[in-house]
Amino acid sequence: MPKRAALKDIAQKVGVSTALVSYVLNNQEEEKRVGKEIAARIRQAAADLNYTPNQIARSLKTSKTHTIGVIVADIHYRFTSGVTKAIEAACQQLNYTVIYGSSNEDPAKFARLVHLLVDRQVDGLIIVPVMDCKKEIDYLHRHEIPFVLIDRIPPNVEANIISIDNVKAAHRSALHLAKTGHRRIAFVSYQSGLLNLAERKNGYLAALAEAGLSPDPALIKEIAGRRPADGVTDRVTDEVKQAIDDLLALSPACDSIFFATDTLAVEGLRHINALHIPVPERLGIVSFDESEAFELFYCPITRGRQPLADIGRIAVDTLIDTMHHPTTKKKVLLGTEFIIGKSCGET
Amino acid sequence: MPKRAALKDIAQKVGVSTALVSYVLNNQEEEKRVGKEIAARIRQAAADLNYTPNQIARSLKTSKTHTIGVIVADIHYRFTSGVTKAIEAACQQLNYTVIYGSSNEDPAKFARLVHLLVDRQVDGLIIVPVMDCKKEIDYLHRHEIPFVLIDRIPPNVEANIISIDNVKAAHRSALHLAKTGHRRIAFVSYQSGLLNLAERKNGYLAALAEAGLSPDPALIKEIAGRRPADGVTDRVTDEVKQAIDDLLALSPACDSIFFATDTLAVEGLRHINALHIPVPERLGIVSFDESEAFELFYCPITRGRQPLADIGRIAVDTLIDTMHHPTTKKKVLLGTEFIIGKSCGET
DNA sequence: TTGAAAGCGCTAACAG
DNA sequence: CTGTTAGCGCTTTCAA
Repeated sequence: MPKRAALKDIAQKVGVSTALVSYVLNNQEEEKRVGKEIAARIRQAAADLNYTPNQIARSLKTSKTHTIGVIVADIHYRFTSGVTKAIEAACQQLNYTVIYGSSNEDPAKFARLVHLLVDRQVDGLIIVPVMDCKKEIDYLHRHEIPFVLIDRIPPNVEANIISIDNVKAAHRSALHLAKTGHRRIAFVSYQSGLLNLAERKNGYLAALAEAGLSPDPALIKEIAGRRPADGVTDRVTDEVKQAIDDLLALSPACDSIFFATDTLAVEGLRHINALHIPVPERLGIVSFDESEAFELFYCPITRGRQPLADIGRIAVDTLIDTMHHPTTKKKVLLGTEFIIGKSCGET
Repeated sequence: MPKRAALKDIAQKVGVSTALVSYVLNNQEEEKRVGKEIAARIRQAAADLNYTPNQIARSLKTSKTHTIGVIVADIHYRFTSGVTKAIEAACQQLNYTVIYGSSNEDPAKFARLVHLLVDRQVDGLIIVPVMDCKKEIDYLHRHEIPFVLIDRIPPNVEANIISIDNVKAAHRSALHLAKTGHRRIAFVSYQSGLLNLAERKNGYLAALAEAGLSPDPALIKEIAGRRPADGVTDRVTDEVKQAIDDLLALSPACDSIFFATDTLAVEGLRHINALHIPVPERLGIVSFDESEAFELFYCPITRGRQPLADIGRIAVDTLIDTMHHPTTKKKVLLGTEFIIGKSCGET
């Protein structure tokens, strides 16, 4: 096939300079007062030659790529697919291209991604932070690259953050268990340096207090390490099993579990199923987030749902805003929906 | 922060020309016989200045972006996350960046994405085709842009294709139902112009024949239209419900269902659950692909599993190969794993 | 061994 | 209103 047409070719064909062509094709004919008739001829020639601008040349000149980078934790999370879908939709409208990368919860991979994307000169970043990412956050600040963090709140950083109100959501979940008659409510979470899970624990504790239940350290299980990459889920799986076994052996008996994340709930329910523990009769269950499995479980799981589409959309809005006003520092906390299933013995 | 260092800055600092710097930093010092000592000084200066090459300038010059485009159908499919994870891993090793886009099964969006990615000058494409994508495929051929199709096989196209052996996999699934004592085996699929589902139907029919069962058109349900974008799943959901109601009303009774895709199975099981139809006692179930829900269902679903990681990895290999040998036309059919659960009354 | 210089395709300041 | 021109940062040919 013939080489791609360039501005020069159009200019030649019409018999004008490349400058005029550039003006017209960038719709600056008004400001630059390009002749009406010539503008039309330029457009015609562009169409004839099937012209499409060379984005790379344009980027080199303007040092804008019209591309944003997105770093997610793991593409298998429901959170990821929900949010990225919204990000993609929003960016398409704004004519931005998106480049993704997954950290797989690995700080080293995360750091590599940040540098890769900055190297590719993305105009901005939407990031799900991992643990120990302070260095990269600082790097972005130093280089004045606009970014917004979503989902998780790392300690001690100043940044645009879009997240949910974890305290409130967790409070609602735990309180629901109390209201459905549960007294020995367990909390199963990950150990983590990120604030989200700490906030969820706070919400849980607040709900206990409000319901007049006293907290019991034995009811709080914090799994070490996040679900590791691909297939190597065994360690977490084993720890979840152990945690549930421990809880079931407690006396006075644990009568319900609040899972702090969907992945933990899925792992946990698998084990609970294998043990033939009836839900909700023997064990009430509440989870965070969504999973296809929650609805198909013999007893639909009651859960708090994050507004994933909103998070994605607002993240893009905020990023674009920051790109224009670099000093913006927004912290948006969104509300969650509470989906009542039957896993707490609801009537 | 200070402006980014460029080749020129290094050249200036060391007191040589940019050409030398370029050679050294691209490890061509051997061929270009650059002086050892000077090479060392150049590297040192590069490190001092924190030099990172400007990929955009490089791309403009070489017209290679070291980027590949991936067009998936829907990020919510298990297929998508499984395959993209492998693609990303493979590309990272090869130092390629990946740009994703979702067609959401919409031919118009698909076409837009192809052009967007070509505009961005990706070096190659990995594509999950949608219906009616012949025009874009031709476009890629005409422009000599390397690409490989995965998952689905559009009719009448010449291209690199990585897929599974659908006939064989479906045959195995349906035969399993026959072997576990089912005689009235239904096949629930989508209507589609793509060959995959046609092949799955062929496999199903072949299994019936092998088991001495006569095919019954009433047992074959083909849902119109794929699951549409975001939330608007109602039409498909309704049709699946209707299909299952119809099957259950049949006489002689339908005793089992083979779902041609995981999404259909999830929809179907939801309805079967709501109707309190016991699996496998009243209805044996086999599905294709994976879902978190299949393991958590009270009765683990027997299913064929696609080698998602292999598909992704081989797609990248094939693409790279094609980029070097544009005439390559590979058609790779991979085998599937068959996971035996309890949903067919297995003992 | 090294350097000078010509672009890749586009934008935008400046000059007519 | 329209044209000229100087780069953006890099690769690579050609000459020294």
